[in-house]
Amino acid sequence: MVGETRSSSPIGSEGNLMHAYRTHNCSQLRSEDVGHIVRLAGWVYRKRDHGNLLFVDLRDHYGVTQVVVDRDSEAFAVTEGLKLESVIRIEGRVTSRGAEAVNPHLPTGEIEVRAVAVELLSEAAELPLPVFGNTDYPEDVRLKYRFLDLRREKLHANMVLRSQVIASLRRRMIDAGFTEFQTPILTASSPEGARDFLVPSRLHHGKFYALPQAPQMFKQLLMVAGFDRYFQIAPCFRDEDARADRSPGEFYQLDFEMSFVTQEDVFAAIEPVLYGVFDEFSKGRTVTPPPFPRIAYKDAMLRYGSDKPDLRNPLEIVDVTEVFQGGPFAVFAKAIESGSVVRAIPAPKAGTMARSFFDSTNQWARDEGFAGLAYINFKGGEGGGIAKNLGPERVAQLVGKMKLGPNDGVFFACDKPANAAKLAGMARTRVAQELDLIEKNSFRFCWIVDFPMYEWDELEQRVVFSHNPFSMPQGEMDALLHKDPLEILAYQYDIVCNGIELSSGAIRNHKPEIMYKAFEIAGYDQSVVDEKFRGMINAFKFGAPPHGGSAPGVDRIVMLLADEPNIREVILFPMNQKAEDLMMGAPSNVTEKQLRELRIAIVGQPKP
RNA sequence: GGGGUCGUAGCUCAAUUGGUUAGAGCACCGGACUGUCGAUCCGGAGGUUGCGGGUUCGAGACCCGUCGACCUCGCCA
Repeated sequence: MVGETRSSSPIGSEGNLMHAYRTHNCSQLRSEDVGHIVRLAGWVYRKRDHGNLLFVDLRDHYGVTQVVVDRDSEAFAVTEGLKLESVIRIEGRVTSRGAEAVNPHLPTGEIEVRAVAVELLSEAAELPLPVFGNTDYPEDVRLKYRFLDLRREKLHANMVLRSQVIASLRRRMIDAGFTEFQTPILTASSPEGARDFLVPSRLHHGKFYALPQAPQMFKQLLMVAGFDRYFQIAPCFRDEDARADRSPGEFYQLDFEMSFVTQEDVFAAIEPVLYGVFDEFSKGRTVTPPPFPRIAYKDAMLRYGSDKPDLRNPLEIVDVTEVFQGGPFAVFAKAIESGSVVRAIPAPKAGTMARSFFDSTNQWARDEGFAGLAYINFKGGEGGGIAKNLGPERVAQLVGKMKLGPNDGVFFACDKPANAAKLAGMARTRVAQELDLIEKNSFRFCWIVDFPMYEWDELEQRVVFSHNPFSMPQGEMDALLHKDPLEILAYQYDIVCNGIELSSGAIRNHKPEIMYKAFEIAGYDQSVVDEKFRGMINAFKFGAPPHGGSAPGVDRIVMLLADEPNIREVILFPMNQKAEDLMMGAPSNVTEKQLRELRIAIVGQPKP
């Protein structure tokens, strides 16, 4: 078990005892080594005490080797007193295990080392967190003793996987002609997007640096500087609240940008990289081969009720507004008159399931804050639920439109378009989970394309950028001048895998006059653009190539490959949900002297 | 900031649903055992049931408050 996921040894196998701590690592010895005197070092993983015979499972990064000490050995006394997770060095002879004593679960299971000397290098206190076994432990204990947690098999393997994935991404990007550059960490705050992490300036009273939310403007400047294809495993910082798939504070992206490209060129460049790295670490899971399906944002919202659809889920939502429009089912017919739509979620072969399945799904929708989910359950072609209210003609129309089988079920979400899509999307996921329809052991990629450039902000009652303000609007200046802003699409795209948004990207707006116009529509005048995006807008006045790129999230890629539901499982030293590092004690107070130098005063009474 | 779940030994969990002295496994300490690999067997120590208040003859359980963790909404161009 241990050792299989870990890389092989860097240590020579000559068996000489020149090295102070070890001649071999703990995953290295085999039957061929029987008879050699060896030296090993590592942690006491398990100890089995038979009174006159002791077994120690000695563990290091590479694996586990069984060490045996019997009563006659001078090493017996010290070994007997060893505590778990203490660090020891042992010296002894490699011996063959008897046929009945071979451990087939261990790469080193055919041998063991009979210790003649055991030295305690570092004693371990009683553990707050057992290293052996696969039990789950509370997050706060795990984070506080992260170094112990990282010794554990699963987490240790995850971090090795992470390193291998990053190495693979780097190699594939370089092979594809990209050049890696480092962009600044201390930079300027930007008005759009997430909340910035600010860093006070000592030399400039009252001014602040910001940590980059992404190297967005720098990578575009690299294109203006003529580097053609850039990438970076880029640290990004956003002061937003955490989620299971969103680390608070900081995360990494495979940030890349390309010159003289269309949207399709960007897709063609990154698809083989993502396919390649997912295939490399798939462990038998299937991966969507390039080209990945392209789905327009509008279609995604209609068919999947989400702009990050999980294509492992075979269910598709159908708009059935016309089936209900002006019909006898008054609740829906009335709602449609005032602008609602009806979206139907099929539940294949669920018609014969207990009524509780339908009722509990309806109750779930209500608990989620929606009006509820109406349903029809077909049994041998006979419709229950709201079928009677709807009448046979319209039911037949529905069956035809959705190609429903004689024992299928179907749910209906009726609401204003945005809410109906959201509920239908959530119901699609829930129904597929309940019916166990979600494909296993696969990575299903797609592109979501044609995002709207702008959207209407109800709260502020104005047009705002819906995603990235630096995207090129489809139709360029002509569209900005002549179309309804809410109808304008952008050359903007997301990569989605198994319902997880891996990245967003865009063909950028590289023309100053279009940039000014685009910002004007969102309510920023030229001076704001000049001030806030000075570096970039200025550069665009001196010959900017058409360019575009994207930035897949590295943590999320590793999460998918490691099959971990929580992003902290693939990060070495993550912060907790409140953005605290429990091990290092961050954030922390600073000295008065530090604050004085920065001319910063703490206002109000901070919590102790 | 809102909502949800949870909080019992160092760790994982239990406590017949309000009833005697809060139990078990792992870890720890002591003892037995020469072939285990989650070793086994015997014994020991370990608890302000997160904290504060309330209801009750009686609270780990019920109520109120509070603290903390996680999940989630808002937020994340």
